[in-house]
Amino acid sequence: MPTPQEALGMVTMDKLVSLCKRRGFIFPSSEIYGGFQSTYDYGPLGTLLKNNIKAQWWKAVVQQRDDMEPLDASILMHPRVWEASGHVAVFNDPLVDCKECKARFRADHLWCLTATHRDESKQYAVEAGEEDEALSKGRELHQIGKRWEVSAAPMVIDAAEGTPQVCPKCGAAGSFTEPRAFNMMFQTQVGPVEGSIAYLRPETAQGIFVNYDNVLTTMRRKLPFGIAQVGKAFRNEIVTGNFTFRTREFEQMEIEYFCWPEQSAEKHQEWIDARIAWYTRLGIARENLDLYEHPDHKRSHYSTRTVDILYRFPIGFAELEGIANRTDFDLSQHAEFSGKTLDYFDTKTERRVVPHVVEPSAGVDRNVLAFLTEAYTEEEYTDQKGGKATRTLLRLHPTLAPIKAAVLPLAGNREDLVATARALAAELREDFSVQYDDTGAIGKLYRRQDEIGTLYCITVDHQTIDDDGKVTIRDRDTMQQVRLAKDEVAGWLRDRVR
RNA sequence: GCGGGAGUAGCUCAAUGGUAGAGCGACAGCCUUCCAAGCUGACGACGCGGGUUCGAUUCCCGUCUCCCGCUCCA
Repeated sequence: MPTPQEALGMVTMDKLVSLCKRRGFIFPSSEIYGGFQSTYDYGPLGTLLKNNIKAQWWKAVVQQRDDMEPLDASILMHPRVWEASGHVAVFNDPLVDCKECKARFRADHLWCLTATHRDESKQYAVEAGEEDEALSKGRELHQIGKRWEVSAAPMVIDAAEGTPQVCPKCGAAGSFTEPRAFNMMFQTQVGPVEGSIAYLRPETAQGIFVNYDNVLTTMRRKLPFGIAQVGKAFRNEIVTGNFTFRTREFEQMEIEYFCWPEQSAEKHQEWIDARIAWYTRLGIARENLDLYEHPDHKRSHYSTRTVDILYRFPIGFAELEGIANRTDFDLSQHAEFSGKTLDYFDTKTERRVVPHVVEPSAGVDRNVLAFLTEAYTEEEYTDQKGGKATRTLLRLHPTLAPIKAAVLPLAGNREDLVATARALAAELREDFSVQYDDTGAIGKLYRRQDEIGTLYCITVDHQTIDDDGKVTIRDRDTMQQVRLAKDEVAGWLRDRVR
């Protein structure tokens, strides 16, 4: 059965994975050792694509704005950072499995409801994040009448005489495994001596918060202003998968935007709009983006509003970037845990606040996957022999395409064509990523470049040498050709790949 | 981690209890003047470990990896 994405003519994940492997974008990591779970390596073209995406991000969120600063903080940080941020607690969920129905629950999300009415009393089990939610969920699920008094208590899994242990899903009693702690943070040790632990950061954001004051003072900033950072983060996810969509090691492009408390809602919306505009400008169709407003009970403990930007991946709409209003939570926590003042004092108005923070947090690897998904195109055509054939191409935005131009001699056995083409390629390499290829007939070379998204194929023929000094430039998307003087190619390209 | 499915060449697949073929791709050579032409050549795989067997890619067990679901989120 085709997935909804296939029905829309979208590329399947299998085809993307295959192309990525075949053309040097993304390889399974440690492949010669049989691979390593959920890790991937970016190959030559994937590296270029990923770097181009990050470069466009830096340009849009830092270079082209007057209110942003870049930062590159270390992955290892003081362990107290993660106590302050809440990650030690939050990322330490105790999980239990129901042995009967195989469902898995967070142990702290299981509740026992007791409903009483006069002499009658009933007990129910529900799964919920908080007590209020448990109560309303329980009423709904078990249709407890209004006259019933209902109370909720956390289900105690390992106590022999605690609240009843009943699986909310299948109703089996006493079927839970012992709770096991899943610490989502990778631990490591600092120095060769055991005992001094540190964490691999589960988000780059905290590196920004702990440097907030440094940046503020050294860069002479005033509210509002933001700090941007790109870097690796690590989460010991229980479940990974869907190619590079969810991996334990991943890269983030994060912004923490510090502002006055009363302007945070407005800035939040501005960033949502700005980020959508960035994606669409780089070629993502607006209808392939969707917004998801986190309902109250799903939102992180620190956030007043969180909006996800979803992309229509081959697996369906899924999160590409999360934009949260984190309020003053992080700076307040760090002020408390570090004992340092992280207030902002405005000398003009003599007003003192802890700034509020808007956080647009995007996944680099998901960006790569999204842009590849969007770009992947198969065109049917009739070949020279009259048969059906498919042209596969990546319609990547000019700034993102890993290779901007390929220089091709029309025949690889003509030394003069080869020499001229090589010289032109060398000249263009000063400014662009360029490939030279003479290993096949021209049609084959075109197809090869199409599949990696090369913007232009520049062909040197006998006229170039014998006659007019012009080369043929062939467009990836339209296959249209124009002839242009050899010396004008660099300038012509420059106008088109900015 | 649990349940289900699957691992044969770079990719897509085939066959077989007697150690494996193809198409495409990639490589070398010849040829080739604009959209995957042709010819020649060389390279290239049974995920790993163990068991049964005279002999295992094939059967069994374990393990690893991948896919789907449970969970979480960039």
